[in-house]
Amino acid sequence: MTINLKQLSKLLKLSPTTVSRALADYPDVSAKTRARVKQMAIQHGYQPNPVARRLQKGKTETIGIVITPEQNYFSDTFFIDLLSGISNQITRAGYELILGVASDEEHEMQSMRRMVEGKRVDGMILTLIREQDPRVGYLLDRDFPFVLYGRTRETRPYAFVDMDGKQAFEKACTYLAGLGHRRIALLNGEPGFMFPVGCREGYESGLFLSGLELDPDLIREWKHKDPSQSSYRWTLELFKNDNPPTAILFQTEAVNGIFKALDELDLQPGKDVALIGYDDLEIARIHRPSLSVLRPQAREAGQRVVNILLEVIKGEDPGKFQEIHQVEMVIRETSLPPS
Amino acid sequence: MTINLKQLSKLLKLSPTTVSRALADYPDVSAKTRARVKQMAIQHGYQPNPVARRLQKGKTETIGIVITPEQNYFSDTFFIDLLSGISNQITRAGYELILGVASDEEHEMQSMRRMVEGKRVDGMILTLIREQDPRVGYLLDRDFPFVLYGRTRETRPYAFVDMDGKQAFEKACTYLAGLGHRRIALLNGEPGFMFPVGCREGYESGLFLSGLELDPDLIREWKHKDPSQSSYRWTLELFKNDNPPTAILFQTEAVNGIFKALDELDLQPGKDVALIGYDDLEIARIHRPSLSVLRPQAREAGQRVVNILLEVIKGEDPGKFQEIHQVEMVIRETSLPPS
DNA sequence: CACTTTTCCCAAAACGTTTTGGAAAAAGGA
DNA sequence: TCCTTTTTCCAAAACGTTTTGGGAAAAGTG
Repeated sequence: MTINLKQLSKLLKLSPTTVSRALADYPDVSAKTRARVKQMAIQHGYQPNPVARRLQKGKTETIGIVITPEQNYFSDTFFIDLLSGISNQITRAGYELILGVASDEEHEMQSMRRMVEGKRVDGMILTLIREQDPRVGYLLDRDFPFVLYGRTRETRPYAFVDMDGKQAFEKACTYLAGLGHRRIALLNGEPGFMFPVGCREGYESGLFLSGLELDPDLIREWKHKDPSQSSYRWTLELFKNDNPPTAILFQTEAVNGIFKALDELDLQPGKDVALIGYDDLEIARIHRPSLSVLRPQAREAGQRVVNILLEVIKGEDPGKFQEIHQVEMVIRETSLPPS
Repeated sequence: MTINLKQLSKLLKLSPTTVSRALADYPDVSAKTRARVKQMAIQHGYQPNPVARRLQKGKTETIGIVITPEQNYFSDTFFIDLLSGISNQITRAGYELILGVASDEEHEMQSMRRMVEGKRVDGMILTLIREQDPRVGYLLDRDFPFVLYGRTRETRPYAFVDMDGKQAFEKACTYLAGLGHRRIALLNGEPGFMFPVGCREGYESGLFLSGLELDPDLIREWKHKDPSQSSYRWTLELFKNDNPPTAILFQTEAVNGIFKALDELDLQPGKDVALIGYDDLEIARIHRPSLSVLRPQAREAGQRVVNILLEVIKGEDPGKFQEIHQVEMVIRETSLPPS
């Protein structure tokens, strides 16, 4: 069951060296013995002990990620798709994914340091990036391989995969304007994080391209810790406006609060107020009317993050890997012209 | 930064042996040198290379878990609490948690086999257990350490931590009966999995204790792949009954569909139909009226799972560790007497 | 003082790989 | 045939720990 290299080589009457090299397809072992070795290896279910290999190679063949459930980000199916893409690609490369779960920013850093300074990983994947993110500086300072899912404000070059939130919100905004909407609100993510920045840029650019004025009263921000509650309150607030919005752009995460507020205001989603959410969560598809959304391809992004990280670990220049992925718009039932 | 044992021992003018033993608090090193060693170790930020340690110790100091997002289980904040408890306890023990993400049952098994047969972990944690679960047989057959969160139909002894779903549903059922409800429905989880079994037992026992008849028409099962949609349909179905229920017991995961169906039927949750859900998700607290729930202590359970697994890895008899945790009932606004 | 016990330390082996640096055997070239 | 090149294999070292099995010095005992 748990045969090792020495035993296998004894069985084959070969040296461990040759067996190792045969399995690794080195050219200095004859085709015949290579075949014989491989056959025997399969027959006995030999798999090199990863721990021994790691010690010799000086690599952990492991990459780390830290999640912070408190941020209410983890329960997002979007994140799970991302994680799924990450995990599969890591497995394909023969690597391992180790997971840290941190309750807050401090523990997040602590968990990461344990991985990095404890030589437990070859590289880190960072998500839910803040505008000023100490993790990025930390990793850059010690020249440790990492890839961001997202971006941050940092002048030194680093590798990232990001969604084009700007372009997405611009698209959604011009689409709504094209339908005739003139009062388009933005219920944006929490300041401090990076992703709402792009959303806002796209929103503003969309307004501009459509010849609409920016009205600060139509912009509000919900809280990560409590998306439903805060979006509920802010939606009510938006409609206290003398000249209320006829459409709202937002992150789908906040949809429950919006629906609830609209319900209380006796406004029908889609009919009285057009809605486009960012992220295609289950609720978006299930709800009647179904929610029009901007749909990031999270799985693909996850796979790219891993492939890039593996390159960076190999020694490639991180600055070469800066990808911004397009976001698809899915028109469903909540994006009609104003009534 | 990345000093190793040999370098540290050279600095101290001691042998690596002594340094290693000093750091591990062996009694055969004098208090004075021990202190000196520790001080120097801290000063230079020495941490033993975990890979080398693992090779020597013959242990990976790693435990594995495989999640299947398709089961729509992962997005549950309950599961995240569980994972959080697991992760923290693992870290405390100096172990690592490696994560597999599998798209279906087959990949789930495949991912686990990679960890076990590839000698990548010392033990496995299993969740979302099925009545007949091939994973359990597999691990028992090769005597590999594991702990279930949940239970399965298996006669050989194994370690598990489970929630007392039976007692919870019994409690909820008798509570509702005590309020005067006579027609209590059960919208249960998907057959094949183990947790709905306990829920049903508790439901039946609760009815019996309250002197109520079991009516098969009041029992329905939603699907994992699509909790909202299926629970929506089954709720509508329940109320086509000549003698419809005045209360529903269910897993909170299915709440969206239920709320939607009740809304369509012009029934007010809490007022016209009493509701008690199993699991305290965000939506349960946020919703108005807020949802009465049965609340499993997922974090604590996760910690216990890890502690037990560490014992089993040490060689303790798994049969000794079979824990059933009580579930708390939280009465909020949806559990009133029938109107 | 001579002997035993205790205290404190260490050299060497081991964990299971991969890599380095040959070396023997076979093949090719004159 | 003899020399060179190619092919095929391997012994030994290395990765960084921990454990094994002492051994020397110090302390206790009579």
